[in-house]
Amino acid sequence: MPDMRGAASRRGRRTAAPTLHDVAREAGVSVATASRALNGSSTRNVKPEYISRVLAAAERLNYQPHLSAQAIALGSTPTVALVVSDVDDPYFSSIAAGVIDAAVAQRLVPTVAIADRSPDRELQIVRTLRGQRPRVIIVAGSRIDGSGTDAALGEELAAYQAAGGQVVLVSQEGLPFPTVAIDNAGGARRLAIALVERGYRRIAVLCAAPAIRTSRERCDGFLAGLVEAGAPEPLVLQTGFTRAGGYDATRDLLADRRPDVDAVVAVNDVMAIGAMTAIRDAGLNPGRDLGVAGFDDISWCVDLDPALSTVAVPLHQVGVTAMEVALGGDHQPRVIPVTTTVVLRDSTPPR
Amino acid sequence: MPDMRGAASRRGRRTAAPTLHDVAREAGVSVATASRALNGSSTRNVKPEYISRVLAAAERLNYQPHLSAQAIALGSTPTVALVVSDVDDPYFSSIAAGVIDAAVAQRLVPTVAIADRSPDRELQIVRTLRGQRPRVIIVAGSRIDGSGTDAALGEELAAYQAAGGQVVLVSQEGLPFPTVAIDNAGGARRLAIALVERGYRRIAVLCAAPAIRTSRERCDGFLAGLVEAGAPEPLVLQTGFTRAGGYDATRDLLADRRPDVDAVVAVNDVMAIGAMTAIRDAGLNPGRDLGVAGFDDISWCVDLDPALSTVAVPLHQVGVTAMEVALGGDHQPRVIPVTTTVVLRDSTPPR
DNA sequence: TTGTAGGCGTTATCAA
DNA sequence: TTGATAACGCCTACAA
Repeated sequence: MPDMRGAASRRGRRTAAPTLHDVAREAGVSVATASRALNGSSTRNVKPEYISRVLAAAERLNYQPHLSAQAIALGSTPTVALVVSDVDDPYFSSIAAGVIDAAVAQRLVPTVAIADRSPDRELQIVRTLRGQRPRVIIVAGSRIDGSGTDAALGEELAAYQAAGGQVVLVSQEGLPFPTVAIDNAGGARRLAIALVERGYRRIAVLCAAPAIRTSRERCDGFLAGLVEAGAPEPLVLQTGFTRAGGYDATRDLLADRRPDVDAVVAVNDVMAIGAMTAIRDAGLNPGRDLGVAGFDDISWCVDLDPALSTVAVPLHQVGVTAMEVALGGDHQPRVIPVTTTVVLRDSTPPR
Repeated sequence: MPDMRGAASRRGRRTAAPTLHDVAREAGVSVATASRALNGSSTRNVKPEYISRVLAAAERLNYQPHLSAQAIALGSTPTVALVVSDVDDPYFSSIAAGVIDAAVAQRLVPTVAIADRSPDRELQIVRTLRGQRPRVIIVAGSRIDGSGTDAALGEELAAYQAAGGQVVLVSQEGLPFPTVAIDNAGGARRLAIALVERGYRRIAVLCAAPAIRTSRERCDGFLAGLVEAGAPEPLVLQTGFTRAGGYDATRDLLADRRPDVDAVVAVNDVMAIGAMTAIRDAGLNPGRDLGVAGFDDISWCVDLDPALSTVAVPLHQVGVTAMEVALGGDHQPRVIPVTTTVVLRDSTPPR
């Protein structure tokens, strides 16, 4: 009785992808031999002629091993799951690019999920992600305190880790996992000092809700730097963590025609970009009339006019580092610091 | 003899994720019943009490079904594979965001691969992607003519499609698959006419290598529009399809101090942004001294000073459309057109 | 060196 | 309605 297994014979026509059975039959060997011939591991114990026969058969059939089947046989998927808040934001897309590059370099398949800046969504994503049994889960959302999902998220990640997965967090200390921590506070502090040195005194700080960790750290760091530099208390404005937030807050600020502000500092670059546009829309000149600074050093900073002063964060490198930490295999909760650098450009000329 | 199956009992300790067996045992039912209770499909034929018992057990064990196992049992993965050239480019990240949003809305798992603007890499990616057995493969790279990989890519995709997969291409007509085609030529043509109407005559066009389809279409369309509007032949400069390309070409152009140019038009926005910066670095004033226009209408356009004139492409929508086409299930090669709109801003004031 | 057979976690079929 | 059990495609002891 002929072997009726394999995709080609099984179903009616040329449908369904060829399986290892098909390749084996085509090559005239057993599945075991075919398997050995294909995945280099124990290749050396296979007769060379068979190897080439199997390879030729695979080539002829255009065979590709079924990753899910391999995953289930081997017990894990060569997959890296990345959770970001928003791919369309340069902050996250740069980190994502770093993670993806590093993952691909390790022959891992990167998967991207977007939490849309919602902790609930993030939790839900991590939950379903566990079903994929990825080797690594990297969460690069913006941790939000007091959202009530933190404990649940921690539990979910702990369960995943207990099952052998690797968890790495980006910039959201507080959960007991390896965390790539961007030096937000330090960078902001140094920026404050640098601005005071350039003569700025009456500063408006644009930050997001204090529950957003990244924003709070940057804001607090900046205030501390101001104190340290002996500058007067700044005006702190709370708004959205987006370009629109920066625009709106600045527009409102300028509508008041407050004369007592000589610079607007935002907790990230996209907010600062919004602020610059608002300043222009108010008939003022960013840089000349009002200093502007941001945080992140996204690539557009140098293309703005004036070029945006900011605190450089090696975003791509952060992504790469996260992957390296994940692949390091150490589950111990710890903080991997990433340093930041003040970059003063024309948006904050000496005053 | 007790049932020794299930992850918890199988391996030594609390390692390994709980399996359906564990849940079934915990709930005191068979795997079959547990399976039925968990995936709503034939839920109605399961005794309500069992359903709740299974659900409770799953909850208690923090169970997540193994997607690969489901994939292999069901014969397909709830996965969408997206191939882009570069996530860190707003053009692609916006399309990616659209695809991802639409995929998630259909409870599909999006996967992103980056071809890094290399046709070879793109081919290799599609090859390995087939191993994932995704339901859909969307290729949104920049098709490059004459790269020699086109035929191979077509074959690979055809094999995938023959095995039941759905292929959708974005903006790279020529391969026999459903293609979401951005109206590059038309938009560029209308932009040319609009610029001539505003008084521009001596235009420098910044385009990429003609092999890059998108660039060529936009360039050709623009030239056609110029002819149609009766404008003199433009100066066509070939450079990289990136911000750096736009910067370099414009810097070189201006180094020649060519007086006979009143506008620089680039085949995409990031190149135009580079051009604006180069114009400034040359001591000139973009908009006032030299008109500048791009293509795509990425979100930063309005934050530049002057705001960048461009041709709007509904990038996010392109991604969503690609997913819709894929889910439509029609394998017939065809073109799904996406219209583009000229948006004139301050970078091209009437002259 | 090769092949046989059992297992991976799930779903679906078929009796009971 | 429920429970064995056979797939699904692959890998890997173990035996030949």
